[in-house]
Order: sequence, then structure tokens, then C-alpha cells
Amino acid sequence: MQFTNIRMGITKTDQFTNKQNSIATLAKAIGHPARVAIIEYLLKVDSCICGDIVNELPLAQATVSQHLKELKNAGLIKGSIEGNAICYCLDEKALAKLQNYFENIAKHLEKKKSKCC
Amino acid sequence: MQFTNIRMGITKTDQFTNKQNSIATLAKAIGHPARVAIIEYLLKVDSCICGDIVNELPLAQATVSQHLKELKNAGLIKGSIEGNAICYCLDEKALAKLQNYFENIAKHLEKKKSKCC
DNA sequence: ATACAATATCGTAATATTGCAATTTACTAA
DNA sequence: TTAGTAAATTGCAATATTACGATATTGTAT
Repeated sequence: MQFTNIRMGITKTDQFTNKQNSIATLAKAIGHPARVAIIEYLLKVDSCICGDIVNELPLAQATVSQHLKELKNAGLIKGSIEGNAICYCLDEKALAKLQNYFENIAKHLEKKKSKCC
Repeated sequence: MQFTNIRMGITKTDQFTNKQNSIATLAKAIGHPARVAIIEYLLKVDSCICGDIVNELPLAQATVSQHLKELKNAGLIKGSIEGNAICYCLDEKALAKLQNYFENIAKHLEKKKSKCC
């Protein structure tokens, strides 16, 4: 038949709840090892990072900048200009949201204790 | 200059740790609202689901099947043949891994109480 | 065998992601 | 003003994802 859907390839965001989309957006942002590494680095240094993120990663400057942008868009990190560099740090609220979400799931699973499979 | 890198567009998995890749894989699988909806449905019904997942989602059967495959590949769900249907349920270990990961992050952030930004 | 069901796979179109060189932007320092 | 540094943006190539119709597969009835 070969009819062509104009929306082919686009995620059907409007068919799901805001909460589902919100969790998916956060998870998607974490869904790349470079971005996991960035998050872990920001966590490790125990303060904001001004400048040396690029040197920490095995990727080109343009690529790192792109990953930082995605983390920022998802709301996982915040960045503020600090002289000649940019100061990045983790957004507690976004990470708390994920922590809550998975804790809730874990609790539910604990209660039901896999009745099958 | 326009030189062509044969590996352009491929994630540089080998440049990151196993743990980082593992978390990224799990997060990526959750990074789509349809897959979040599937996980929440499996959680809600409080037992394995044999058959009615397709009817629960606003997507074509082929699309749902594809999403289930991705969740399975990531290790988030398990499926076993149950007569004429397939019985799906959540994998506790994978979800516990995520729960642990974010709990750890939350604890670290709690301690440091954002010294900047 | 035949018909029916549920699920998987194939093929394909549209869009998104990943990565980097080159360039631009924005600030610092001399 | 000029040079230097840090980060963002642009442009593009390669690959991945999303979605669905069509078809194949697998198991259950009759």
C-alpha cells in the first residue's frame, strides 16, 4: 500500500501523560555514557566546575558542548557565566525527581515480590 | 577540510567505564514515554501481564512490539511464552540498580548542599 | 488441515542523535 | 586595540530511533 505518514519517526508525545514525558526526558538525557560521565564528574568534585569539563572527557570540545546543552535542556544541570569560563553544577531537584521515581518503583516491587516469571 | 570519519555518528562506548555504559543503557531504554508507560502498567497490575499491553498503548502493534524488545534488550523486563500470549514482567534487579544509583547521587548532593550556582 | 489469535520481523519513511572541523561569540589580558 | 582563551554555534556525515503497514511466525482451537 505504501501510504506515507507525515509524522513518521516522531515520538507521539501528546499521547502520554506529562509525568511520563517528564521522566522520559530526564532518562533520555542520562542515556549516553558521556552524559553519565559528566554527571559523575560534577558529583565528584563536590562543587561547581568552571572550565575543565572538556579536558575530562575523551571527546572533542564541540561534542562535549553539545552534551552539556542536552543536560541543560533536560534540566539536569545549571550553568552560569563566571568570568572567562562557565560554571556548571547539578540540579538537585531534577535528580531528586528521578530518585523518587525509582524508589517508588522499588517499593512497589518489594511489596509484590514477583508473583510470576 | 572535509575529511570523513568512518565512525561518525557512533557513540564512543569504549571510552567510558562499564558502569557508565550500563547506567546509560538502562536510562536510554526508559527515555521514551511509551516505555515509561509500559513500565508503569506492569507495575500497576501487580502481576505479570499476558497479552493486553498492545491495547493499553496508543501505538500500533508493531511499534509496541519494538518498544518491548528494547526494554527486554536493556534487561528491564522479562518475557516468557504462556500459551498463546507472552507473559511480561519487570526485572527487579535492573530497577534496583537504577534506584541505587540515584539514591547515591541524592545522598552526595544532600551532603554538599550546593556550594554555588 | 484450517481458521484464528497474538506476537515478531521486515521494509521503509521520517526524524533524531552522535561526532567533529571550522567558525563565531564573549570575555581576559597585554 | 590586539592577541589569546573558553565555550557556543554551524554545517555536515554517519548512524540510530520512531512509527507503521505488510507479512511471517507460533500456538490454539475446531
